[in-house]
Amino acid sequence: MAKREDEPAREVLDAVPAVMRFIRAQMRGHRALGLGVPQFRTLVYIERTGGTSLGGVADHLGLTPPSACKLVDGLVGRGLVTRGESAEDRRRLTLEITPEGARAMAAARGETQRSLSRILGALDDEELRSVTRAMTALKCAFAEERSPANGNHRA
Amino acid sequence: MAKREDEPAREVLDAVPAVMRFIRAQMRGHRALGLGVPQFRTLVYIERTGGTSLGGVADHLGLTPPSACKLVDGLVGRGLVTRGESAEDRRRLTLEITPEGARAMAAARGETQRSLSRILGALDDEELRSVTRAMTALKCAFAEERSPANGNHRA
DNA sequence: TATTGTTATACTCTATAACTATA
DNA sequence: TATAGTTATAGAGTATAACAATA
Repeated sequence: MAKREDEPAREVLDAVPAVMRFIRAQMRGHRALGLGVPQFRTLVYIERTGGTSLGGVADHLGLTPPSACKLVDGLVGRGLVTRGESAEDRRRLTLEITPEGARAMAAARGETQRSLSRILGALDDEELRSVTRAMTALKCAFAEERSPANGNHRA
Repeated sequence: MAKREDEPAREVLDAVPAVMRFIRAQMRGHRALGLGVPQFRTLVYIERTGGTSLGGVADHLGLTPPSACKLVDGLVGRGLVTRGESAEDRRRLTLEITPEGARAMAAARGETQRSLSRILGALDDEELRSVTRAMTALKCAFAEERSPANGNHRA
């Protein structure tokens, strides 16, 4: 029994990996400090929250604590993030972005967005509007999937 | 100078990694033989072309030959693909999907599409139409990026 | 000499299991 | 005992560089 959301699902599975591969290549390849996508997202999150913990990063990215730990390790090792102790609870980390981190993040975002823009320039106005609407809707749908405690819905 | 494609580009960079993370988790996590996304795409391509070479896989996925080689290695090791020599040109491989490979591929696709459908079920009809249109447009735009010889446009 | 694929090596990303330190 | 984070280990996925075999 085909549902109205089946065709969109098929299309998503077809298109998203291709777009992702492009984003990844841009992120890694584009000059200077090649940031991976998860590194980039971690920087964005740490900057936005200012002083988040390791657990915060893990939750936000949907990672296990060891994965988040290694990810942050890499960023600290490259001087893009500082890892400090919290005063009240000495188990807890206080992660902050450094000026170089902020610079690297902005550079990576700019480069990647410019590359995406270049490609999207081939689309007509109606297609561009569809892309914006679709991305907004997908962000909502998949954001709600991670926040409410679950991790993978009804496991 | 902001162009009409800049906002869509920003949204793509925001939404696509989140969706991709979900797809990846479904692919890997869902029962039996957990296929990774690139493994899945490789199976799809090998089945579709029937007897493609390593270079064909590398081009299609946008990978370097060593990466494609390792990817195929894994699939051969798990009995999902056979690697034979070509009769005319003995440097060239002839890759074929096995029955188990076809089964694994179909299972992974079904599971993942069902999971995606479940999430997309939360969207209204207008949003679903936008998703379908957007994915079709993105597929075209990013497919043309890889085929015409380049790999990364004006490098 | 050019093309096809492979091996060696290395790095990122991710997970599970076992551990430490603090609460 | 429970929580925050780390270390150890392992495997997928990717790249570059150096190589082998074939054309």
